[in-house]
Amino acid sequence: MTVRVRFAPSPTGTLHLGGARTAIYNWAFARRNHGVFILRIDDTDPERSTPENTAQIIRSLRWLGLDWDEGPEAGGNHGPYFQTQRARNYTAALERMKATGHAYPCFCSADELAAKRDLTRTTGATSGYDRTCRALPADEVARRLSAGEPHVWRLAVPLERGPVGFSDAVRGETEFPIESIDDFVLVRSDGTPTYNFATVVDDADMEITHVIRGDDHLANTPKQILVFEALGRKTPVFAHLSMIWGADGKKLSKRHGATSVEAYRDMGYLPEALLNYLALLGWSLDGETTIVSADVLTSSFSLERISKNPAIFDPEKLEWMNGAYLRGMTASAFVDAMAPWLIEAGLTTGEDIDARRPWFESIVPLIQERVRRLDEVAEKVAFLFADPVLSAEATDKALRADGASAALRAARDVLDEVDFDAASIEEALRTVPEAVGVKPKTAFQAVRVAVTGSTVSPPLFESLEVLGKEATLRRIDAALSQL
RNA sequence: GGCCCGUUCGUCUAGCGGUUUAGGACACCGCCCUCUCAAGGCGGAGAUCACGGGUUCGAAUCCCGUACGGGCUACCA
Repeated sequence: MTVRVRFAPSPTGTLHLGGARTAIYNWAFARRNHGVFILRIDDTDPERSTPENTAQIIRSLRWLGLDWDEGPEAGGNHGPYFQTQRARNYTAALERMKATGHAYPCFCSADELAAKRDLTRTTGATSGYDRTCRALPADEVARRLSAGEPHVWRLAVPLERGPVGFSDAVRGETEFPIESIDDFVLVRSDGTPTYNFATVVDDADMEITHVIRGDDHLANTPKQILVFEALGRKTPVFAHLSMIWGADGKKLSKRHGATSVEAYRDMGYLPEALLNYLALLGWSLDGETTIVSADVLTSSFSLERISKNPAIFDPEKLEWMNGAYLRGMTASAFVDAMAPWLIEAGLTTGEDIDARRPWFESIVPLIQERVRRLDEVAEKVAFLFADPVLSAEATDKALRADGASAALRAARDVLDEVDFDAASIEEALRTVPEAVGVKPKTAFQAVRVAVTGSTVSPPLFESLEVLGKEATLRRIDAALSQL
């Protein structure tokens, strides 16, 4: 049997971290089992669903490196892949359930229902709706229906069935008393399906074999199993993922900082790193390995190694991981990754990068080990693009130190004479401290500040090589003239 | 209120009855490397496995209860 899984976001907002992790697990599970990964848009909430959100979700998924075999932009023979376009499937399913007595019309008003709810809650009863309309005589039902009286369609929970149990792939055996399951609404008075109905109809029609989704649906599962059964369809395997929390142990939300995938992209995170981090937030390869590539994930992912407890999102570990991925990139890939950030900062243009590609690749070793996010790059390499303005602090600290100006003058003289490669530059500058009688640090920091404008910079000798002799001497002269 | 789920270092986790003085990673501390900052190497501190009962020769691992946290209980998803 071919594994068929789906990620079914409702386009009521951006793709957030929790949704992304669910998508990743579904995708990895499908790939690992040579199955089919389906993207379905659950847009049954007309109030909050928008095409913009759908587009944004798709963009985020693609950015993360996920691909789907069926769904928007991919096609497939189980479509359409938007719930709002599958109305006839829900109608057909409801007809089937009416015919078999698994669904019945309910004419209760919203006020009546609210009153009943309050009552059942105070009496400690377990089921929500009291099933008043389920007991209506057939002729009365027929009369009110033909009179056009507003009504919803409810599931007739088979009380005689006994407890609804299932073996969750993550949580194990789980069982719900049949009395605790409500005769919930399948189809609203306006004819549209509710989530618990539409999802089952679609999962059945799309022949979904494994439903991997958020923990918030665990209690919905017995309801959905009842619908699968009423429809005469095989129930899929369920796997419920626990939530992702913020540092305070509360559901991740804006209060904890960025929650959308695109926000992380915009903060300079690599998709590979976010994918890796999210994958490990609730799943482990072996308990030892922390760097897990997409390839490893899609060849090793298993439901058994998903953890049951909620995970707290740790931005610091994500940042560390992003740095690890950044360090692992080739110079060429790094240039591609940082290009938008350099352009955005106004340091260069796309044309310039294309024209001087080797030079741009030569600056990569200067910064690759020093950044954890792409948004840190521009500030670190800015000195390569424009002469720095020396801050008062840096000047006082490095240029006005004892012996600094003499060292700087000496450095200028030796640099003028040398071939401008890092090794030669180092050899030349290493003679300065002794010649002038200062500590190496004093001499090097003076040059660093004169050339980069800061007491903190990439390695000095390599930086000078990349900068070039002309700019280096010009900056040293400028600094000397200020002393 | 009812039903259901969860609980191992600050955080993510390994562990699936004895191999455990509970392992790894992030963060933290120290040392080394060193032209600054990083990166890297080495070492350290950090978990009475929520608590209380059982079962067993033996429990973080199995069972029950309690506490705490969470989910569902909508004509939201």
